[in-house]
Amino acid sequence: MSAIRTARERARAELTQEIKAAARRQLGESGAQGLSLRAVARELGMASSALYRYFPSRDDLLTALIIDAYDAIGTCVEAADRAVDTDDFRGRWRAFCTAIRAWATAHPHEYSLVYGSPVPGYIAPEATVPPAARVPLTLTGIIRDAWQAGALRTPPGPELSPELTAQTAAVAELAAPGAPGPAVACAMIAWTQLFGMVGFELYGHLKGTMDPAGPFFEHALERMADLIGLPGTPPG
Amino acid sequence: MSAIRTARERARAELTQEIKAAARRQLGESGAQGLSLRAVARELGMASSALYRYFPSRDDLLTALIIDAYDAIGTCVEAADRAVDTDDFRGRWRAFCTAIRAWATAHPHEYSLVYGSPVPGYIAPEATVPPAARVPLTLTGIIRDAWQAGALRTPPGPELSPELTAQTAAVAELAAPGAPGPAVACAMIAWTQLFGMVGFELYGHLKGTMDPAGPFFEHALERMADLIGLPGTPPG
DNA sequence: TGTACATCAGTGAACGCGCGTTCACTGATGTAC
DNA sequence: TGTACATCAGTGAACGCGCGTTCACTGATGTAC
Repeated sequence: MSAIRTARERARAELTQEIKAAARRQLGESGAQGLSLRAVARELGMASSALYRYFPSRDDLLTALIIDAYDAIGTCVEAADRAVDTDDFRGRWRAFCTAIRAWATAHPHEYSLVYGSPVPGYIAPEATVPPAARVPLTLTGIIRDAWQAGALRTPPGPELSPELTAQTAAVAELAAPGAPGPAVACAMIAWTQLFGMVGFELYGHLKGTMDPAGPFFEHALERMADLIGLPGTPPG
Repeated sequence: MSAIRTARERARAELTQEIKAAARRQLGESGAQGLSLRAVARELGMASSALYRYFPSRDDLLTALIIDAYDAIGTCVEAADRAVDTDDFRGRWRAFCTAIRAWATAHPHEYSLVYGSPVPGYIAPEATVPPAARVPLTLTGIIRDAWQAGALRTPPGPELSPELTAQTAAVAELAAPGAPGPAVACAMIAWTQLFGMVGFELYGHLKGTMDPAGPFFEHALERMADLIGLPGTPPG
């Protein structure tokens, strides 16, 4: 009764991984939409019908890849966050951003799979939600800790509208209890800025202007930390 | 010798538009990668081979759609910018953001075509560059005018690194002569924030948090205007 | 204005390809006695 | 420990489909004299 019991089960687990690995490799060549069971089977030297012992359909394989991708970037970001002093909130934000960009650059096709345009006709099942939440939860964890430590100094801004007040309050309640609405709003601005910037870099929209994007990235990261109100490098 | 001379030429121009319109409709169902000449021909009730009188290949049709999309969003944003007082720089920024979001929401598949993940195997030809530049040029136009009017009050931030100084100077030189590097950098941060936010809304990453996204959008827009240093609503 | 010719739009069959999925099967691995 | 049976992995053929592109063709439109 060990975790992996029989030879059959071991082989099954291994081959499942190999199938996903081959599929992942193919994402780069043909994209999520072009992902082909037959091509995967060909790469693995087996009959295409054999794959149906492992995944009931093409879309299920795609779902597995999506979950794996969310888990991979989630694990990566969580590890980066843990590697920094819990009290160094700006450092954690830097680590968060840097981890996202590094992972996206290293795995552009898996990044596109989860953060790029959706695959037409494919509807992600509920099972993708928890892995997808790991990245935003890491971010709100930083905000929560900074708030609880009394270190959050979000610069004043316009008042939030009633709807936005309600939305930020709901987010705060389940992720950063007590954190003020404006700070949560700023965190979400920074969050979208980060992914906008990374996507633009990846998809070539910074070509000819902020290219290479490293310096711009570093600068934006600090400006967003200032916006959120994370302590550290003074904003002046 | 009129602009459109013969009946043949008129028919050709019309059918070219109809082909692109049908192809555009199909983007929604099957995405850019799934765009099929045969399906377009079917929708138009003609033989698939007939399309080759209009576009030499599937990729050329795709290129035409991409150029059209960039031109459509460019035209839309330019019109929105012109509709506001030239001296109302914050108003122009608001109009810019709102136009982008409205267009993206109204044409999600064309938006994805140009701002989403790239189509595997497709390489955009040089001809897409000028239409693609219309949107960023509209933004830099606002920055340029605000700077020339002496109205740009970019809040102090950390110094730019030498590389970023060079990059922002190069951007300023061809789009907003004389504008200070930090202001240009802030404009690019705001630019990427805007597209990150719009993309996240469109692709469902704001579901369950900032959903509906309108209030968050309005707020982010003002915070970014503050970041750039556009005059108007005081940031406090 | 009328005729002869050139140009062009559109057809339909064909080539050669790839796809997801099903199904009856063989043979190896695992289980119960 | 050995045997009989059940489970499961993997095969290969087949179904029915769609794709981009080419090609020889017909017939309509446009042009030059």
